[in-house]
Amino acid sequence: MSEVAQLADVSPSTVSLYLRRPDEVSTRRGERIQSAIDKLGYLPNTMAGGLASSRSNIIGVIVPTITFSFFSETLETLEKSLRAAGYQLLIGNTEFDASREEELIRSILSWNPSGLVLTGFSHSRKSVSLLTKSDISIVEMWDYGQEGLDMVVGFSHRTCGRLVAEHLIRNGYQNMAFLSTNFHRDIRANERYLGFRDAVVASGGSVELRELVGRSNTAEAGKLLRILINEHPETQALFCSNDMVALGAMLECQRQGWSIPERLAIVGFGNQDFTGSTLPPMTTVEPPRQEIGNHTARLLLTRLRGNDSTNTETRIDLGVRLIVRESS
Amino acid sequence: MSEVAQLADVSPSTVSLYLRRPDEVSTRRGERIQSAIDKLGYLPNTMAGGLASSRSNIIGVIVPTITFSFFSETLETLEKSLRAAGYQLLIGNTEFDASREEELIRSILSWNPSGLVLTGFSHSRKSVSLLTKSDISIVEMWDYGQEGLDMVVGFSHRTCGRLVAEHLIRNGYQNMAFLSTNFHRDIRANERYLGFRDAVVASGGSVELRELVGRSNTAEAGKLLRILINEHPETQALFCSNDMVALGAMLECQRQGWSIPERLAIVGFGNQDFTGSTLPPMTTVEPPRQEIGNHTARLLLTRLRGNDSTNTETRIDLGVRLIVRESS
DNA sequence: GTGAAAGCGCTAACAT
DNA sequence: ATGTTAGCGCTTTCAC
Repeated sequence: MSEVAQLADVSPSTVSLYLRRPDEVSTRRGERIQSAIDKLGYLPNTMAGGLASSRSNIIGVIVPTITFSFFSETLETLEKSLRAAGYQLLIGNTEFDASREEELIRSILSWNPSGLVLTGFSHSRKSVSLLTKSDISIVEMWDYGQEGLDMVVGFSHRTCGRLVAEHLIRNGYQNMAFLSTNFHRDIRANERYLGFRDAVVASGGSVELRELVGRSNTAEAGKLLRILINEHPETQALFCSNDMVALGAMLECQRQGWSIPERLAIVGFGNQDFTGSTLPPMTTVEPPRQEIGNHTARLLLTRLRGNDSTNTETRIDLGVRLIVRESS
Repeated sequence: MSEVAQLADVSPSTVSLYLRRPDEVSTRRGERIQSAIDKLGYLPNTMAGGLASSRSNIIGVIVPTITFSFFSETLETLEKSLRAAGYQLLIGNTEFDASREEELIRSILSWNPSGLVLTGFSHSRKSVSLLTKSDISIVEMWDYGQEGLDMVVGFSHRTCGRLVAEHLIRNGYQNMAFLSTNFHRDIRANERYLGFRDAVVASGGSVELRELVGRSNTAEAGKLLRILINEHPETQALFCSNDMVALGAMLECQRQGWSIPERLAIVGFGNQDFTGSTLPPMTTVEPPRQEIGNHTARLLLTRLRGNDSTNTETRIDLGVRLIVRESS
């Protein structure tokens, strides 16, 4: 920067000012500075800037995994909005391991971020104390219904499970099953199960639970379904923890010659691209993947800009949409 | 840090030393410092550290999108290895927009990163000049066959296309088609097409090209396939730019009653989880998603640790595996 | 093994 | 509108 200043024949602080608020520098010097920047190929040092201003343009985001299309789509919209506002995302993934979250929070906090986005409400005691002490803006996303640390953007997974149950009950199904990946670690899949089960049981029906443990979800979904139907031939409807599992189940039905939805109704979760093209088209739940990203960015930006007037809205329930097609 | 020093009754520089190389501090003081850190909940300021040492533990990664399972799996393995070595990833996505890459490079370079990972060989002139000037370690991944800026980890998409062509030719197919998403922007899908077409044409066959342009890949794959078969009923085999497109094509064949592979052979790309469960199981290409991440991390770490002895290996062709199942 | 001192590249008062 | 000055919170010589 001092090189730029020298070449443009101004003081370093004028260069700094020009970089941050160009219109507060006279046109003549502004042009000189700009041409010096271009000539030298100068790139400002973000760390030095962050240190000096004791703020950073960093926003941390912690998700269970970036390989699920749910989260990667949320991340992509989030990053788009925040980058446009000049922020840099620091992404960490826990791989559904609660103990890793604390480590990631620590690592992100050491960057002195302006904000932090977490997935869900479940955090270790230590994490919570780190966060409350650090006093930064926090959004917990992809869930809704608990008090939360600060701001919340998501939907209730229990309600989602209940919605699916009510739909199936309405269509006359009674004996149901829930097929899940990652059941013991994915709290939100768990919640969907609970909402589903409670509603089904309340209506006099039954719910069998099966968890996938292998590596290939689609293949194992088929295998587990075969076993399930063998043990519980009375099963009439199946709610899956995601669309890939549901696809596996549908393909298995085809192999077995079980008609959908007559022999077995199937409902997915995710409304992934392919669900409209399966045979038959799949009934599924659409979570607000992109909306979560957009609203999270909006809440964060509002807070960081310090518009206290709009600061009252801090909890957003985006709900889910049940996409009824022909598989149920 | 000075607070910690005060509480532990040592100098700040001893605390700093303890944090970086604990064994060079006496046990007694080390313990005092650690307890002071715990008591105060002290977190080091990474930016200050980076500024003072004029190095950073940052490694930038630029991918077209994080929503493709290809890239997100590579990212996940890459981040795992690099985080374990103490590095922080800064992820940017271009959304297949070449002009955004330059902006991202600029933004990442301003963090003074230790290394940078790019996807493919195609960069603007300005980007290249920024990179060569910055003199950091660079890995271009997910492609192979060009000289590259520094290190290269990937595979040849042209060879991949040729492999698929040879497999189909061997099985007696002559009239083929290539169905692609994002064809005009995804250089690597383009290369696969070229490798495929050249081999097919060289053997006396023909290749029709169709590009998906809508939002739903699976649905549009079906639609385009229907039109294609109507216009070119002689088509015997189809190579798709990814597994989702291939799934859409397979589902369309089912709807139309076209048997696979008798009426139409289908080959995907990606070897996604579900491809083993389709009806029939899908022939597809397995790109080395995770291996790319691992080797990229390895090369980068070797370079950053300055082991000049092992520094000779800078170009790795990981190849692809053709997974022959029953759809071809 | 430990501490004092200088400085990393900026920003933020403040004075002009 | 511009320049001077004093840090931001660390790391890194270099003495001791």
